[in-house]
Amino acid sequence: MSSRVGIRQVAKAAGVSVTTVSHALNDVGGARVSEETKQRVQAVAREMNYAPNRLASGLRNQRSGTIGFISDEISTTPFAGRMILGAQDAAKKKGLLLLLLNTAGDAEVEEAEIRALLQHQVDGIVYATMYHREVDVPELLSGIPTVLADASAPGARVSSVVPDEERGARSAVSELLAAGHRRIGFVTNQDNIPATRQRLAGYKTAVREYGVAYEPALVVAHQSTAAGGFKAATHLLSLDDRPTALFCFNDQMAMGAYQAAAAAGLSIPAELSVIGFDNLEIIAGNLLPALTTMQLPHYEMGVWAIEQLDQEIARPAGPDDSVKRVLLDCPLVSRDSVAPPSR
Amino acid sequence: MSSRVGIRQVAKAAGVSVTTVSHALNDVGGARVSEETKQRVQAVAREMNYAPNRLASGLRNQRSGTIGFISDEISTTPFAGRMILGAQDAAKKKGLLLLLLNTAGDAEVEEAEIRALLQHQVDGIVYATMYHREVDVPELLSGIPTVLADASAPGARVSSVVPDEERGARSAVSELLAAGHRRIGFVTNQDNIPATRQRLAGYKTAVREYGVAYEPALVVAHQSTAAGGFKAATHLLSLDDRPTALFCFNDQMAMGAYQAAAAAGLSIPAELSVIGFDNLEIIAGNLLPALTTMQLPHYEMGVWAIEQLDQEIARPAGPDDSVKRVLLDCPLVSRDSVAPPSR
DNA sequence: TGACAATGCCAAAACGTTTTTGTAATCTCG
DNA sequence: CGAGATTACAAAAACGTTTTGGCATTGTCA
Repeated sequence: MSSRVGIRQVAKAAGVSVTTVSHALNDVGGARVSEETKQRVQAVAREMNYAPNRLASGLRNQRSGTIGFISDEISTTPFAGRMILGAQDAAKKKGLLLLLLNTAGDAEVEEAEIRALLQHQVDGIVYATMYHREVDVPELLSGIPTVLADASAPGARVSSVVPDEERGARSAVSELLAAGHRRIGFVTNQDNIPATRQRLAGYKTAVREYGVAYEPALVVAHQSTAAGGFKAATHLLSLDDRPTALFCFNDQMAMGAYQAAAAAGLSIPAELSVIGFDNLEIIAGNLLPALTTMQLPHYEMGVWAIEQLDQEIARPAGPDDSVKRVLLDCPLVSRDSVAPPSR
Repeated sequence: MSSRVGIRQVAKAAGVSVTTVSHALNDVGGARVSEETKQRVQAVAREMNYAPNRLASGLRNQRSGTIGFISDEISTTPFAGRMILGAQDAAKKKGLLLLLLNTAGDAEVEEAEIRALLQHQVDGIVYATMYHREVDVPELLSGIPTVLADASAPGARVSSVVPDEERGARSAVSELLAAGHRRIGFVTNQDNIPATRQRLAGYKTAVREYGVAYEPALVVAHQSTAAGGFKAATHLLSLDDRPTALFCFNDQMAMGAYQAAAAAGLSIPAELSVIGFDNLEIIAGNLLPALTTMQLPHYEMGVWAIEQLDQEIARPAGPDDSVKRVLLDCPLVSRDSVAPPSR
C-alpha cells in the first residue's frame, strides 16, 4: 500500500514548493504563480491522483465542509428520505457532505448528538422534523448556523421552512369545487398540530370562495390512520344529504375512506370523489383507483434548508433581521379519484 | 463570541501542559500522570465545557471517526430509513458518525461521491442497496474497509449481509400450511433478482415439507405492484380449484390481492388467507384486515454492517480469509389476514 | 543607470490535537 | 549512600493543509 499522496509529494514531483501547489490548485487570487507552472502543477496533481485531505484543510480553514442533519425520526415514512435527498442534492452542489443523525424524540440523545456534531466541526445544522411541528430550538445550537426544516420555532431567531398547509388544503378543496362538488366532507384528524389547524382553515376558505356555506357537520375528526379514516368517512356517507366528495387529512385516512366507500357500495370516483394529502406514493399509487392527492414538499424543504444554511455560513455574522420563515407550496398530484358529481 | 476553548486553554487554566491534559483526558496507559492531577484536569475540562476538535484529532490519529454510508436510492420506501436507523444506532455506540450519500443509480455520481468520502477520510464505507441486489464493488473502494448491506458481490472479497429470502418465504408458506391450507397460490414478480428466485425456492421447499405436490399453475408472476398483484390474484381466484390462501411477493402485491378478493366477493381471512412480504407498515397496518407479512431485516442489516465494519477497521490489515457473508432472518409479523380455510 | 514596481516562487507559521522523547525529582535496594 | 528504576510532568514533532510575509529576479521609466 503506497502511503497516501499528499501535497508534499505533488510538490516534489512537480519540482516546486507546497505553497505553489496549493496556490496553483486553489486558483488563488493575486497572480502568485505563473500560468505555466499552474498548468504543470495541475497536470502533475491529476496524474498522481492527488486529492486534498479535507480534515487537514478543514482544520486550517475552520471549515469542515460538512453539515449536520438532525431529525426526530426517520423510520416509518418515506418523507425522511425525500427530505434528505433534497438536502443531499443541494449539498452536493455546494461541495458539502451531510452528517446524519436522529434523536428518536429523546432530548438527552439529542443533546449528545449535537455535541458530537459540534466536535466534528460541522459548518451548520439542519434541524428537521418529519411532521410539521413547532419546536424549541436547543440552546446548544445558538452558537452555530441553524435552519429548521418542516418545523417552526415562533420565538427563536432561526430561519425555517414549512409546507403551506392552508394553501394546499385550499387547492385540494378548490379542485373538488371546480369539478362541480358542493357538499364536500372533510375527514380530518384530532391532533392539535399546525397541519390540522391550517388545513381546516384552507378548507373553509375554499368553500367560501365558491360561495358555499361552511357546514361543521361535514367536518369529522378521527385518528389519522386508515381505521380512523374509515370511521369518519362511514359517518359522513351515512348522512341524509351525504357529501359527494371527501377531502382527507392524509393518504392513510383516504385509504380508510376507500374502504368505507366500498362498504357503502359507492364507486370511486363515479359516485364519490376522494382527495388525499401527503402523496405517499406507496399508498396513493397503489389504491384502486389511484388517489389524487397533495404533495408535501419534503424534497424542496431539504433543498431550501441547505441553501439557506449555506448563505448563513458564508455571511460572517448574520444581521439579526435576516431570519426567514418560508412557506412552500403543496402541488396537486392528479390521479383518478376525482370526477364530477353524479347527477 | 468567546473563541472556542481548546486544549491549550484547559492546560493554562489547570496550570499544566497540554501534554498532561491530553494524557489525563484520554486515560493514556503507563502512568504518565498522577491520579490527583488527572482528576483536577478532568474537572477543569468539564467545567470549561471542553470538547476536543475531532478534525484535529482525526488528522493526528488518521481516524476521522466517520464512516460513509452510500446507497443507491433512498427516496421511495421506508426501507432506507430503517437501515440507516440501524446503522446509526450501531455507529453511536462506537462513537462513529455517518456521512450519508446516495447515488441515484448513476455510476459517475457514485464515483464522485466515493472520492468525496475518501477526501473526508472516512474510516470505512457501507455500500448499501435498498432492494436485495447483486452488485459490482467499485474499484475505488478497494483501498478502504467496505461492507455491503442488502447487497452481495459474489466475486469480490468484501463482507456482506442480506436477508434470508428463502427461509423467510418458507416460514410464510409454512404458516399457511400450519393453518391448514393445502392449495396455496404464489403471487410473485417477474424480475430476475435474488428475492424472486429465492422466495420461489422457499415456497417449493415449504410445500414439499408438508407433503404437498408443487403445482406450477399456482405460481403466477406479474409486475410487483398492487395492479400486478390484482391481476395475478384475480387469475388465481378464477381457477377451478381455487387456492384458499395466497402468498404474495410483497405487500404491494398483497394490496392488489385484497382488491381482487373484494372483486371476487371473497372475505379475508374467512374465505381467503393472504400473507405478504416486506412489512411495509404503512400498507400492512392500514389494510382491512391488517396484513400478516414477513419483515425484511433492514434495521438489523444496518447494525450488522456497522459492527462488521468497525471490526475490519480495528484489525490492522484484514486476513483475507475473513470475508463474511451473512444471511439475516425475516421474522413473521402476525396480523389478521390468516385463518384456517373454510370447510 | 538607478529607483521602484511587478512577478514568481518559497519558507515558515498556523489550525488543535496526540505521541514521542526528554528530564528533573523521588524512590528502591544492595 | 549511590546506582538504577520509577514517577510526574513538559517540550517538541507530527498529522496535511492554507496563508502570510519575504526575497530574488525581471521589467519599467525618468
